[in-house]
Amino acid sequence: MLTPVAQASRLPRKPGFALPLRGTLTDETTGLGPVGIPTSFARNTEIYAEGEPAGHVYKVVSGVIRISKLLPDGRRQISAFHTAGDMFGFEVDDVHHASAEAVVAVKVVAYKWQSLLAAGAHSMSLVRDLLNLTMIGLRHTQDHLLLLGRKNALERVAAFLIEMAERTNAGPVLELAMARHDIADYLGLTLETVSRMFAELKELGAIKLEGARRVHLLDPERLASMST
Amino acid sequence: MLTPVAQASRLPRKPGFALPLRGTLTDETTGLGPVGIPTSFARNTEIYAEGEPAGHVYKVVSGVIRISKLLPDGRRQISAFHTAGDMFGFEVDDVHHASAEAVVAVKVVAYKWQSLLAAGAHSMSLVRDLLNLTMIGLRHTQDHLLLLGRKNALERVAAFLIEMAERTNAGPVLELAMARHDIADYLGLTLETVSRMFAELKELGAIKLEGARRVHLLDPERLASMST
DNA sequence: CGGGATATTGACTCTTATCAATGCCCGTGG
DNA sequence: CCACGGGCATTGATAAGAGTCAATATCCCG
Repeated sequence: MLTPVAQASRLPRKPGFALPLRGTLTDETTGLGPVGIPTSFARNTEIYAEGEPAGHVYKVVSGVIRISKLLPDGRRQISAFHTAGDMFGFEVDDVHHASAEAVVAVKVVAYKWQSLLAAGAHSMSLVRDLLNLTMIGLRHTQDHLLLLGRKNALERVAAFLIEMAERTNAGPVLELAMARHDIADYLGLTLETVSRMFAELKELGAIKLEGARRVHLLDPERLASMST
Repeated sequence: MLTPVAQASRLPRKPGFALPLRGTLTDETTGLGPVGIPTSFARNTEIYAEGEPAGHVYKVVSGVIRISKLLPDGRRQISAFHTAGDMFGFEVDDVHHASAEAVVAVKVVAYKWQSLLAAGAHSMSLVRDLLNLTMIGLRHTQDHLLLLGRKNALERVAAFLIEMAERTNAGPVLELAMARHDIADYLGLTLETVSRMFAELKELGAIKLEGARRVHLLDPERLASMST
């Protein structure tokens, strides 16, 4: 597990913190001053596990992480992927109720939750930021409920591609950081079905694949309309 | 839609506000003084709709409400049911991204969001409460993701009964406020499948039905274990 | 260049959805 | 108080979508 924060060291100022309310917690707004050395995690390693005591929240500096929950028999549901600027690890009580793992090599900065709250005592805006971040997470999760509860396989995969494209608001070429298995566990499908839906989208001329991970969105409009 | 708050009138002090962090916002903690006359809504009427401007949050005084989202073709996903003491209607921006409707006749109290935040400026604990309520909602929603993404029909229905039993922490007899259709839209199933799973749980000796709405939980332990 | 992990594709199964018929409450009015 | 009617719920037969199992194929990565 991640060792607590503390050291003096400035995390490198990154561009791309401008997305609405993502990454609001800068060194300045926390009032915490230096927040700690970014910690690195290798691909597929655990940042924290379900059931573990929770004392920190984290901000992704680089890479991609996944938040997931397991059933006793191993069935897994990924509730979110987080990328640079995103914060994760918020918990009501002192226990993590989901686990966080690195999808690819990542760097994250840890904030002591108690310190944030203490800092919040002097800074209304900090607590407001935490509230906003949590509400954004809630909205995303509720949208995902609709996907899992009511959308078919093709719609789910189309929605996934749109979501990933939006978050890396780059051009029409999308680099997927995660394997089919992770996509499947995010969308509540099997990896075979995900693969078939990619094939179908290709058939339909909505996407083009260049290897398994590079996806050209040939017709984002149509893709969006398919994600109903 | 609901008309804004304001009037002098004390809402009746109800017992049962003791559940951890449900209904933390009392007249006292808000510092708002009298918060308004509870507003009534008849069964199946709308409290607010998806897309509508959001300016209030609500606390259920009595009855049950459902939060839902619709796809253009009418498919519906219910993300939560709320009962006495629960708060709902939190939004990041100024638009409701889901709708709220009365499942049975309900009374709710509306709080102006801006007033809460203004009051929060003097009361750290109020904002903390809002944060906690939101995090609790987030946790519930993530648990529900696991259900929708990875559990089979029988597990979903068993989990539903357990959830409902826990929240009305009464004895072994459960009064369901909602119709099969609502249960189905909460669990991501059809009403027929829900009905069949009730039948199967009956077969298995886990429950007994007395009419469609009254459920005896004959073996809550087993039911819980079936909800994996 | 080789090999292991990852992905695709195929054949078949199984769960749940769909369509349809019947049954059961419960409230209303005669 | 009883009968009727309409919404709900149950049950059945069948279909469809996604899962499972299995056999390649492809892609990285060393």
